[in-house]
Amino acid sequence: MKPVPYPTIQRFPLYLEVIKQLQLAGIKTISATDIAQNLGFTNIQVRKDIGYTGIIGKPKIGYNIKELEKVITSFLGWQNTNDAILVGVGALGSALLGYKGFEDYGLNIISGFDVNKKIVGKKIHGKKILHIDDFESQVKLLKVSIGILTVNQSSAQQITDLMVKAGIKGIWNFSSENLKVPDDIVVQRENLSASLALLSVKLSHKFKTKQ
Amino acid sequence: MKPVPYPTIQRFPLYLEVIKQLQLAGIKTISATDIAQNLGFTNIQVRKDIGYTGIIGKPKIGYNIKELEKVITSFLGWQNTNDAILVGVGALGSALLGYKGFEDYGLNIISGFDVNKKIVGKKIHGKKILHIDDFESQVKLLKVSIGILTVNQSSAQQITDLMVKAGIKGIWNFSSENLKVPDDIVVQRENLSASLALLSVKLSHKFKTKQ
DNA sequence: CTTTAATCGATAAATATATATCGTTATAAA
DNA sequence: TTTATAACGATATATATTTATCGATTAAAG
Ligand SMILES: NC(=O)c1ccc[n+]([C@@H]2O[C@H](COP(=O)([O-])OP(=O)(O)OC[C@H]3O[C@@H](n4cnc5c(N)ncnc54)[C@H](O)[C@@H]3O)[C@@H](O)[C@H]2O)c1
Ligand SMILES: NC(=O)c1ccc[n+]([C@@H]2O[C@H](COP(=O)([O-])OP(=O)(O)OC[C@H]3O[C@@H](n4cnc5c(N)ncnc54)[C@H](O)[C@@H]3O)[C@@H](O)[C@H]2O)c1
Repeated sequence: MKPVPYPTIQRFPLYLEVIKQLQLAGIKTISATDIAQNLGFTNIQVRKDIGYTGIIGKPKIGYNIKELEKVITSFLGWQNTNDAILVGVGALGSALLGYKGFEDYGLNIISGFDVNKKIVGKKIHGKKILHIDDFESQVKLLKVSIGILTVNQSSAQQITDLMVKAGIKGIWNFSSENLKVPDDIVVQRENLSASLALLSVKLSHKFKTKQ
Repeated sequence: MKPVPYPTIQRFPLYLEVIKQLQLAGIKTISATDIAQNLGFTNIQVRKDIGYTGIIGKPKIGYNIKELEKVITSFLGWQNTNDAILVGVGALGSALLGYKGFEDYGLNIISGFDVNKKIVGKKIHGKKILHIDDFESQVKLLKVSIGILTVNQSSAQQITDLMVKAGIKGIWNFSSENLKVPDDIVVQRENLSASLALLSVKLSHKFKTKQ
């Protein structure tokens, strides 16, 4: 099997969003053209992406929308709930802890960890905040494999090491630290600066060429 | 001039991060190899990226670190402060309002806007929260061109329309709505789901192949 | 029943991006 | 001073991704 391109994987959640929306409108079938028009992509690209899931569409009709939702969700591994823990319950960490939207992505944040005595022991959005000293035992006990990292940059590597030691396999890194991890650990950087860089450059380019 | 690839633009902030770190350590020159090793890239890629800035390096030495920082920052348009406003001062919006790190990216969030009477009129992290009814006049008055969108998905398109009407040229969209905008408006989606999709797939792939 | 048009899926071509090669240059060691 | 080497920058190759082409299929219109 040929590997699925990363850009394709990143577009899948966008397709799910369109699917969700059209399903609310009562629509039963959906074509690559429908999705493409909604998102501003080419239908060829969307059709090729969908092809990776193995679903069979009907000419003139498209795909069964329920089935398409299922195969994409399944491809992403979002059909089952994946447990995660979050470290660093500050401004950003609290927002993530309380975000309901993660349910759609099969992500369930069990609890948060911090050092700050003012919040340890409390609940935020119904999630218990525990002390970082209990992190390793809790993760091992609950067999959590995903860690969300929202501590200050200065603590990021240290907490990463702790996560690895506790058995975390995937780290979603919201800090700007370049984390060092063993080969078998996956780090996904949530890179606000990269996104802002694109916005900045596109904007300045527009201003230069337009006027 | 050939356009600079988007992937290159997205890597530039990572290079700045390494530069910042090495500068703290007192280092005066930096090679493409240094940066590459820090980030796990190839030195060829880093050298090519840097080439787009036009900076001249010295064989055996690399680049003057101060100069390299300057040309990358300048390329991104981050040498001057760009004013922005934020709409939707909820959990995520508050976190972004208070985030000091944006200073490094030349981004200055002037104020926040919301409809919630409980927060309108207050200050969050020193930033005034105004009512959305005053949005258009304020934006026109202050000539802000960047808008940060952190409202509920259901209000996202409506606020986008308002931003466009008020003269906003670039929208940083944190909602999962597929925004419709005129051609001359730049929308940058901050796509948590795309990032999570990659993490999910990489993880499941690791588990499948490793064990 | 035949024709038309939309869309699929497979294959091919084009474009974009990453990696490799190579001659040159500047430093530091011999 | 000569030699060895790290790194630059330009060019070439390889890989990845997107876009185009085309025959086949199906539903709907004529
Ligand atoms: N706030 C934002 O909008 C934003 C945007 C982009 C990136 N980030 C990054 O996200 C991270 C968090 O940002 P924030 O604004 O929420 O900061 P914050 O200071 O509000 O939160 C950091 C939290 O981490 C906790 N912490 C620190 N060291 C710890 C440790 N060793 N163990 C456990 N907990 C620890 C602190 O007690 C605090 O609660 C930072 O790395 C920041 O650069 C934040
Ligand atoms: N919280 C997260 O971690 C997170 C993660 C990813 C994406 N998002 C997205 O970011 C957005 C905000 O998320 P949140 O968790 O901060 O939600 P939230 O409910 O805490 O905040 C939304 C804010 O927008 C305000 N608002 C709503 N309609 C408005 C309008 N018409 N004009 C002005 N203000 C308005 C609300 O009063 C509220 O303060 C959502 O679209 C969400 O999907 C959030």
